Amino acid sequence: MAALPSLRQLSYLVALAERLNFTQAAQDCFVTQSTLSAGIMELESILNARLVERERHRVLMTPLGLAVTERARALLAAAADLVESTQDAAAPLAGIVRLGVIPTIAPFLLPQVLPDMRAQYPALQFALREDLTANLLARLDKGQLDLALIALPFETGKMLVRELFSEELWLVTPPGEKTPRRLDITALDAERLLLLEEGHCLRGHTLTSCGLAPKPTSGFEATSLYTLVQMIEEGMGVGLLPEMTLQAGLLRHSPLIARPFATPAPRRSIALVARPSTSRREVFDRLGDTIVARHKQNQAAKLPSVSRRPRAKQAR
Amino acid sequence: MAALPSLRQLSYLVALAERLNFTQAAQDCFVTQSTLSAGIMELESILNARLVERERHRVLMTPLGLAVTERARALLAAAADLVESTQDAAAPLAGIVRLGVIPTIAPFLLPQVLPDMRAQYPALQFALREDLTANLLARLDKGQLDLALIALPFETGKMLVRELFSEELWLVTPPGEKTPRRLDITALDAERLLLLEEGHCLRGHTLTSCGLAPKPTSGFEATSLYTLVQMIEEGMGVGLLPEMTLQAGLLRHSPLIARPFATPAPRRSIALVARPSTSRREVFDRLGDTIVARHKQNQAAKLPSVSRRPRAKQAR
DNA sequence: TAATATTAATCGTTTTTTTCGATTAATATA
DNA sequence: TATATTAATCGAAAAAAACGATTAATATTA
Repeated sequence: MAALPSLRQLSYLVALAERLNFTQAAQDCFVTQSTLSAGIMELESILNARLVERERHRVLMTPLGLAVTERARALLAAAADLVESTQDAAAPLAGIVRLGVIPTIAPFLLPQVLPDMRAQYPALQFALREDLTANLLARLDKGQLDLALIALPFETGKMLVRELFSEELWLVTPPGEKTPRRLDITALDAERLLLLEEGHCLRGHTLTSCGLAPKPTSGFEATSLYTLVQMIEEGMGVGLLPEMTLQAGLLRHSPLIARPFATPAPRRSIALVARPSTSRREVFDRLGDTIVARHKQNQAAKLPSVSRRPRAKQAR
Repeated sequence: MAALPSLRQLSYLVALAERLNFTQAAQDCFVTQSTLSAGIMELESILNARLVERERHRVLMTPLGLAVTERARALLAAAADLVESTQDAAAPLAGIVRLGVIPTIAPFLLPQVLPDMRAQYPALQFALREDLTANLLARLDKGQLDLALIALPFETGKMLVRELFSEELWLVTPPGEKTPRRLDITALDAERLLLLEEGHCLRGHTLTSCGLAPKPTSGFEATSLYTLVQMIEEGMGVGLLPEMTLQAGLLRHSPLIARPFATPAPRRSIALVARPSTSRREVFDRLGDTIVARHKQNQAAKLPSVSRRPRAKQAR
């Protein structure tokens, strides 16, 4: 294979074509005349072509030299543009971030958090993927995602994990349901407990909270929290819903009743995950900060003057 | 201004993106791992961006790294293409040659010579310019032409000149014109001599042949040999025409008579001119050879068995 | 669990490349 | 005729690139 010319040599040629004078072109390139002269000669040797006609007191570009100069200009411009646009895109809080979020978080947290992020870091764009935790972690590991927003506990291996906040799971029942004044998670009727289908971490969290072992598919499972709510409305049983879903209005148009459990209430943690070697460390930190800040605002807005346990009936 | 990355560094990145392994990528590039590693690091430093995520036993390209890799590939391909296409175009007998020809040669010689050249050097293309000698030489000097085909004598300065052949100027008269058996150039009636307008070298050659000094414009001059012929047909006088124009059939459909002069006959030389530093030296030589060869063929075809002076009446 | 293998970074040295500075030869200009 | 200008040349110096050995961390294997 023939050797490639260097960009430096090409820049020498461009300078020479502009000045038609080795000495002046060399000055433009901040090198000596002998350096530029040698560079042009090597370029001609690499291209195996005469690019300039040298007369003793004059330099002419050959037609081929002019053509090469044009292409050299284009190459140099492309290289410069590569540098510039890369530097722009490499700003720590700019460009596209591929964020994965589990289905029991995405619809309830993102509508709040993404506008916050957009306001703070307008150069940042999020490419979203909604999927089960295991799939998100696999994609994260393969480098197909930059960040993932999941619920703990979950085995995260060697990932970089930041636990952002934890939230309670509340009991959601049909309106007429008779429940004790003091709701105890351990006293829950496991038979009537409705679950998400397998793979959703909330299914596992719910089972663990009730002291139950992982269950195989029963065939009567919800594919999302929306269908879970509908199943409860149908009277098929009761369910546990994370606080954030209630705050986000999951029961807004529903007659269902949501009540917190007595301490110790079942909880799940919300965590942001990335590879330890991620190139998006700044976004990892900022997004975490933003989610935490939003969560605190939400907590503060939750009628701080009223002691809500165990009298609270429904979120907001 | 930010420094540009080198093509070498970009090729390292491309190799790394293909292998996702520094050691193997280095082998592909025929350098050691440490060299490639340093190259990638310097590239990242120049671009001020993380291009790869390094894990201890795995390498991942960042999204930006992939984007840069794509553009690096394009840049490298463009550079390689520049080399290749330049090498092709730089073949000594290929590409476009800008050839200038004076008007008293072009229509008579080129129809023969250009097909010859095309047959011998099909990769060669001629961009033709028909103009007066002085203009051609000026353009040649400025590098706007590669070669020029002119008639001597003419002051050519420091140009590279190859005299190809010389030819006689014949007397052209109306059919009834009474002329001596032995045509002597010195005996020509200067009053009746028709000329091309100023600037045409043939005007000067004609005047010199007749021992006349350069004349200012009379107002009754031909703008081309075609109009000169027409003026002679009109009975306005007589003219001197180069052999090649007669051989090319300038008088084919004309009743005019062309006769050679007695020795020493008036002549002009046909010459090929280029800058001494021309990048088209090979074409200069080949085109000269081809014109000479064609001229010899034409001479040989001129009824070699018949002694033609002074009995010859008209060319062919 | 320990031993081995793999991998990229690091660092000092060597090699190669680039650049410089001075000179030369040729030519234009004064 | 003398001076100035110009690009090539050449040896020396400087800079850059590449190497090779080592290290540290982490998989993989025994």
